[in-house]
Amino acid sequence: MNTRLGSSAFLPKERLVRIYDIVQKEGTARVAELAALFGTSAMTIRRDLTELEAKGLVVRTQGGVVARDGILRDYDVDVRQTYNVEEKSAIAKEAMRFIQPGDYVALDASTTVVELAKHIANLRDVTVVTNNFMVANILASSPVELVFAGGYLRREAFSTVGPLAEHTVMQFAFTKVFVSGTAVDLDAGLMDNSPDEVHMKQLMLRNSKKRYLLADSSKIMHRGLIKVSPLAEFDAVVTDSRIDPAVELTMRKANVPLVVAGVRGG
Amino acid sequence: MNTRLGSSAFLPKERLVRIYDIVQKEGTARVAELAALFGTSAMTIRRDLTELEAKGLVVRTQGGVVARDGILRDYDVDVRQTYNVEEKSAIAKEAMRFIQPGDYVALDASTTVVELAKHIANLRDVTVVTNNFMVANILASSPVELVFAGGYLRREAFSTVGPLAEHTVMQFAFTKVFVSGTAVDLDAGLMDNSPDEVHMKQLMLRNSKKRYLLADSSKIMHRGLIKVSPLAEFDAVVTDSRIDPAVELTMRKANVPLVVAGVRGG
DNA sequence: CCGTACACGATAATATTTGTTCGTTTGTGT
DNA sequence: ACACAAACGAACAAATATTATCGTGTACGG
Repeated sequence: MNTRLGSSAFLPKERLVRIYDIVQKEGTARVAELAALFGTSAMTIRRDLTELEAKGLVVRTQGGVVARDGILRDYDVDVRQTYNVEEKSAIAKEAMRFIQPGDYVALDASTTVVELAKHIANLRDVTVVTNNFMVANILASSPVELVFAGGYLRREAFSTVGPLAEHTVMQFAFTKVFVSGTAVDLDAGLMDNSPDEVHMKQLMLRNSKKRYLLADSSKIMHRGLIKVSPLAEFDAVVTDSRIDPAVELTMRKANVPLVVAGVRGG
Repeated sequence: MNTRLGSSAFLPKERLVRIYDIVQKEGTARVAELAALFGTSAMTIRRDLTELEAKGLVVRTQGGVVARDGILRDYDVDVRQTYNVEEKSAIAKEAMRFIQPGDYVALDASTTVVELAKHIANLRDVTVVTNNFMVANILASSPVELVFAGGYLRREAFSTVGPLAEHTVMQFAFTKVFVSGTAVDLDAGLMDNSPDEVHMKQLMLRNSKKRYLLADSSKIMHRGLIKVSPLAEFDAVVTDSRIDPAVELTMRKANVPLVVAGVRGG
């Protein structure tokens, strides 16, 4: 074997920086691949990766590294988030077809749009404005241009509300907005229980060209405390296939632009 | 002092400029290659590189240098995060005595204030305003009233900047502000490398009754790119016990309100 | 002409980086 | 649950880089 000790084609720090680059870009990197790329032994790469991990830049795994996940620690899993995850995921997947490159997207403080954010994280050339900390967390480690609407922290939903958050939202002319809420009723429309959140949602809706409602079937035909917006205002209402067929028919007859997403991703 | 405009073919430090150009263009440069290129010994090149590094133009590594721009700058920021943790923790502990119930506290986007936030999380009846995502994360699960200054996400420091963030900060009359930066110099004061962050820090300082600088000893007597604020503006400058005694004396003579925190939990 | 200052080169001691070996840990398939 | 293979990390050895120190030559001012 050719044992070139002490010198290699790359400077030590140069290698570190380039590995970091690769991980940032690709999401992951393998020890064997990096060793081949830089023409070093696997041991050298391992030492590099250990160093990068010590600095908190990457997360070590068996065989390689992955990019460090979002900037925020894992939130206490919200109760709502554990319910109907499959449905919300299907809805998010379906809703992705409404997003195109160049869009300015507003995302509200609902748990459903968190699922949507996971998909948006893979896009490029999209700007997202949100008051949702969990969405910000997901998109912080993505190529998406992100604007966070600051304001008072509302711990119930890990979101920011109040005049400052509203001021931020009012600066933008969105092309698309995705909102959810606690209940959807044919007469009352979208409803929610937090006055602050309602105001934010309304501002987002008012400033957007296209409006999309994401509502899993468990919310439909229930009532909440405060009206957000009538269903007629939305360009699409995305729900899941567990929706009661009778309810679905009623809504279609009322000209609600319903889109039903299959729970089994399709 | 060096007034030798003699008749030699090159100015005394022509080499330095040429080396810097190469590094800027190539990203890296090796000692051996440079020695061959200029027809000098490796020793001479090393002296040149040491000089360039002292000026903050390049980063030295075994075998050569790498450029200081782009990737490496972010890399350095992240490196700082894990270095001097003990010092930063001691500084944060010491700084806690400046915070009283009822305070409106501004925290900037430095890593040092993250340590401070960990302590603040145990307080009640304190309002915190910050553009630092990591601070927001820590305080989200605390009884502290939290306002997050929204705006464009700056991924290098996990912070928000820009007009929106600035607008938020300007709404408040803080009682205390805690900031840090990349370097602290007796003449130039606090310095940083990001224009956006500098602006945020300055707004926070301007809108606060009391101002505190948190700077671990590794930052003192170094220089950065942009001036944030002279040291005379601060009500206290908290550093750690690893500060050079001579430097400490110099600063005290210059009437800098220095507070030295013991690294071993005081 | 001489002494000082300065840049440069040379050498030896020291530090850093890297590859290899080998026992241990981790992940995976049966 | 078990065995097997891949990956890992500690320890050592080898190659190179760096630092400290000294000596040389040249330019400059008196």
